Amino acid sequence: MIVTIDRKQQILEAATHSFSLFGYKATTIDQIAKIANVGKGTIYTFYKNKEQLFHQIISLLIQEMKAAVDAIINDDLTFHEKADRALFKLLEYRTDHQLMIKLLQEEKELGTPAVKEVIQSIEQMIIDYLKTIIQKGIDEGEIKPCHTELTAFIMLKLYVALIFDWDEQHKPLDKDEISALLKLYVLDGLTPS
Amino acid sequence: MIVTIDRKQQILEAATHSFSLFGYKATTIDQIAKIANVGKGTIYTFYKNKEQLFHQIISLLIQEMKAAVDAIINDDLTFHEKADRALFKLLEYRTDHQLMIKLLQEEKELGTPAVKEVIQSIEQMIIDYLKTIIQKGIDEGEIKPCHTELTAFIMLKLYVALIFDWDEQHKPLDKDEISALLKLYVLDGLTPS
DNA sequence: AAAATGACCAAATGATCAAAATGGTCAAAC
DNA sequence: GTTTGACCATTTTGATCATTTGGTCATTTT
Repeated sequence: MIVTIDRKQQILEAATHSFSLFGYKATTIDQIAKIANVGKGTIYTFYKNKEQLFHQIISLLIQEMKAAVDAIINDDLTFHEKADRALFKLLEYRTDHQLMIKLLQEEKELGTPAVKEVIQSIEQMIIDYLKTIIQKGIDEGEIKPCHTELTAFIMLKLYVALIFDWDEQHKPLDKDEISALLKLYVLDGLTPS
Repeated sequence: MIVTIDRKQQILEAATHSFSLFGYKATTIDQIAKIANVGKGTIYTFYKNKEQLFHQIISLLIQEMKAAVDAIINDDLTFHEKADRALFKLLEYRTDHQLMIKLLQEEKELGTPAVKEVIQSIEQMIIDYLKTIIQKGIDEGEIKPCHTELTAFIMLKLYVALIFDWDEQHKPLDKDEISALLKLYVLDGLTPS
């Protein structure tokens, strides 16, 4: 029994390692089996196929991401602080997390369907997380009532644009500038008081 | 002389037609020459190469787009009305203008460098146009002083997200809803009054 | 003389298809 | 009951060859 759990863990680690290094498509089951020191057939006793194994890994990544945000947020913070911290931490994975980096690259360059799907599910997790923050903000009277999913969607797009797209043509913005821009555009608005 | 001008015009029309139908890469100079009823060499007496001809066509498109916005905007309108109308008209090209549609598709599917470049230049035109509207808004005291390029960039990203990305997972938003969202998020802000 | 042309060329692209690699299976080994 | 790797059908790769392409320029047309 101990051995079984260990084997599963070995496979998971080997697959994560290989996906991080070569991406989804370029990682072969043989490769994973070899790295995990396990027969190829063994992998199929734990996972129906390559895609299920992939989904399991992403599911763990999503859990980890949520936990990472939970660790730096609490309900004493203002709406603005919570939203800013959550977005920053979650988007940080795009620049710092090897697997995430590789998957984004693969989506752009190869368009692998399984990868597109998985990235979509990660984005949805981010939106769902933001939705809870937004709903609390509404309940506390910190922000106006609004369509939570739509607001979450816009905030995510805004941060992605500021962190990743703006840099393509301009000098990068730092954390504090981006945080201030969220406040300026989404919270306060451009209308003079 | 009349003949020369006519020839140039024929080439331009033939090329525009072919680019609109097949995209940049899949359009051949032979094809353009044939449609224009012109020898292949003739094209090269007017344009240095395929890319210059392409640039000329895009330059005309950009002129046309600016004129289209000029026609529906005047300085009596509020900042919000001007920004909304300009963004809508300019982004309408993405759904209604055959050449624009084909180029966006080619960029996504083939990533043709010349096409990327050209799309970038169209986006920059949009941002430049918005910048003038924003600057006027600041001068008139309609909106707070702000970084005009950055504000234009954000407004463009917001509209693109609302018009094109939101639909992928949700029921499309109509013109008025999008206009109201620009007001809510960027002008008024979410902070309760 | 000036403008227009299309045969021509080097380079890029596409088609072909045999060999290699891949995801997944399953009878045998443990 | 687990684990395994030889095995299979299918997909992917890459070497090779044929076609097409952007661009030139000597010749023809006006």
